[in-house]
Amino acid sequence: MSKSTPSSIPDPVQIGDASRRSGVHVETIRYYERIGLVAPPSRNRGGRRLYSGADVRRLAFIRHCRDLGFSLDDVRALLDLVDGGIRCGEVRGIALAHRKSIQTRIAGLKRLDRRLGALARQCEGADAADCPVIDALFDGLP
Amino acid sequence: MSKSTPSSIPDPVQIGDASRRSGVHVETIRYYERIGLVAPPSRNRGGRRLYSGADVRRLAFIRHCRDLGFSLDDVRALLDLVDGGIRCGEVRGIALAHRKSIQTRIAGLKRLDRRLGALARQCEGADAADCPVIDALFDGLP
DNA sequence: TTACTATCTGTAGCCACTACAGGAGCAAGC
DNA sequence: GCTTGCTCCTGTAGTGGCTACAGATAGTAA
Repeated sequence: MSKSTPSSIPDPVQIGDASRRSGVHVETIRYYERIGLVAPPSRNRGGRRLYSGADVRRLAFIRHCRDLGFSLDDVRALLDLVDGGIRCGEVRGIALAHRKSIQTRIAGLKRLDRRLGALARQCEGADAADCPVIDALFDGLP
Repeated sequence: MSKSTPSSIPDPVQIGDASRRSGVHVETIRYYERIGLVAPPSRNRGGRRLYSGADVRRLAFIRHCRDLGFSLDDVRALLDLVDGGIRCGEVRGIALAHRKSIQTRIAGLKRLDRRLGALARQCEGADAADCPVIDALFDGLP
């Protein structure tokens, strides 16, 4: 919007700009570089990191993966596919496996919720020293 | 079973027995001691930890709390209530707050699940190089 | 005595960041 | 040129809740 050049991204940006554009925190970008999830970018004369439009897009990709709950290992696999030639079936496999693990977690949390609900219902009105919730926690029921 | 004493728990047990009886791993018991969640137990002449029946019950209490997903901070608060006089209302408050946070997590995971489902549906049958899932991850939709 | 198990201490690793300390680059204003 | 103030740099340590390991010691049975 501020330039007359067709692209809206001034190509090499420093880390702060890359962070704002991609939605990945500055420290997190450096962390991703440290663990090898993104390649070390070029630097200017002063030693500051310079990110191309493609770099920023890659960071945004990672961000969107993380928003969907993918692990960094999953992200790594997806980036490998992006770089080495996308095979839609493999992408689908990663996504479905992830979805399954989320569904498993939902089921586990729902079980917990039901157990907690049952616990809380036991102490309706009671404000005595004898607490059924504490008793249940000692005895491990059910 | 091995003794003729009426109680089934031979009172001071070493950490391995305490672990088996409470369901808390040996290393975890030592960890709880290190962070001050349980008090340092007595020791025998050789320097080995000795746990009373009450200690073991306390460990089982912690285990049951963890099974229900309570944080160690919550467990600490519950143990404080156990020690300082149980007020059922406070116990209920901790349990309900925990339940609420679980419900929030369930809602978040369900949103993720729906988004992943929508993503996966986009690549029905497609095994081409152009993968709608990857595209969506780059673009951050929806 | 030897072998074996259980336990001891202390430290490092897991995930995915986040936070800080102490220093340096860089542009604008005086 | 100098200062101010912002951004950035590196390196390290902390988060939760364990888990795993190394190397030493205790205790028991053959």
